[in-house]
Amino acid sequence: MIPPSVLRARNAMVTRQAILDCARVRLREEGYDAASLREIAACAGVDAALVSRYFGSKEELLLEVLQTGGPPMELFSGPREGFGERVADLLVCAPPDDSKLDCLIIILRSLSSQAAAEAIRNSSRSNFYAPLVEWLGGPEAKIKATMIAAIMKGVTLTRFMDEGFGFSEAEMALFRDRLAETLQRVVDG
Amino acid sequence: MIPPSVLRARNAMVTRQAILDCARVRLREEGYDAASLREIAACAGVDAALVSRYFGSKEELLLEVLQTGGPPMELFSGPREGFGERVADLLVCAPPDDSKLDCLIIILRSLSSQAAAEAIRNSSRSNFYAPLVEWLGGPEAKIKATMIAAIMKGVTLTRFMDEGFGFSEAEMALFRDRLAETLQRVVDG
DNA sequence: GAGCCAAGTCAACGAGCGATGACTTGTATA
DNA sequence: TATACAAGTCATCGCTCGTTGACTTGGCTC
Repeated sequence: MIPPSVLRARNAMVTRQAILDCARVRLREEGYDAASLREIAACAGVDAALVSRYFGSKEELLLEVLQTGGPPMELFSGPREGFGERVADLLVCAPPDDSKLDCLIIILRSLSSQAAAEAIRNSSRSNFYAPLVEWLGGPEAKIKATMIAAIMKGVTLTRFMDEGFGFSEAEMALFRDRLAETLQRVVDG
Repeated sequence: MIPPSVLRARNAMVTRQAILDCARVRLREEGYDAASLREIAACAGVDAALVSRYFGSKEELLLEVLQTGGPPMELFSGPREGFGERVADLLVCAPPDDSKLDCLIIILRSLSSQAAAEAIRNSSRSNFYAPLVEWLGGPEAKIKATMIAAIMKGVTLTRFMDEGFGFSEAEMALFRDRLAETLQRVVDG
């Protein structure tokens, strides 16, 4: 698109970060298979060969995006009361490009990719499931964590794959409240 | 793989159905983008060109699979009591290749495909959301249907993308019960 | 048994993909 | 200012995909 020299000096670190940022956006919007290296490179204003050079392979690029673009960990560290509210608010009301959602959306949009399957599974496990189990604690932690993660995935999937819920503002608020209640009930047992 | 003449006479209707069956399996296992026409054709014992010939295009093949392979409609027609139990039992305990899950799994595995996006959205809407809204009725039908559909998708996604829940038999039963309660509470408001 | 027409195959197309290695360009240092 | 080396580009490889049109094959009819 635009020659990189116009936008930035020849600085490997800066360019690398630009590629990483573009990769996160493209992966979030299109998923692993559909987001091509050429497209990511064009978005960052470099040649596709440079992406392979810096990150080794497309899969390693994905891994780095998933590692650096952290998930909403703070959700799983606060007090138990208000958990449902916090999560529901993020999933339903946060702006679509909120970086806290990046990791989750990339995972959902890349589900069908065989090439990325292992990376996606690992990220899902280490970024969501494991911290959630630890935060919950108790005998039914695994069951509760699975339920909460499933609901979070399902709601996010509905929001971003169907391009919004198709709700009025009032319905949106009501849905958020119902979701908050449902999640909180799972947490509280 | 195997020349079709060995398996069946030259019968267009039979061959067509064989392709349709194989397409359903491959689409369920791999999603729209990853399931190639060559692979589907090989599974049915014919040449890939025949698939294009019979169905026009890959997308039309998907449409026919989604239309003929019905979703678990009966879930949305029974009495309200026991709804949670019925759904939870299907999603958690049904064998992985239960045809009642085909449509849902194909949708989930094809989410990231741009080519199939519209077909997937339409199928999701007409096969799940719309009948669910109608079955629920009442003022909060849309909110409830969205919540239930989201939970169903999330649980199915967790089960089939992560290759099972990773539960013991006891945990599985407990998870099914908790899921049934959660769903029933949404239905009952 | 001959011939016709549908059923099915085969070869090839154009496009897009990730990756590679040789090449060019800019910049910091001497 | 000359030069060395990193930063970035370019051409190209091999592969797979969906689709197309010309071809071959087999079964039913007369």
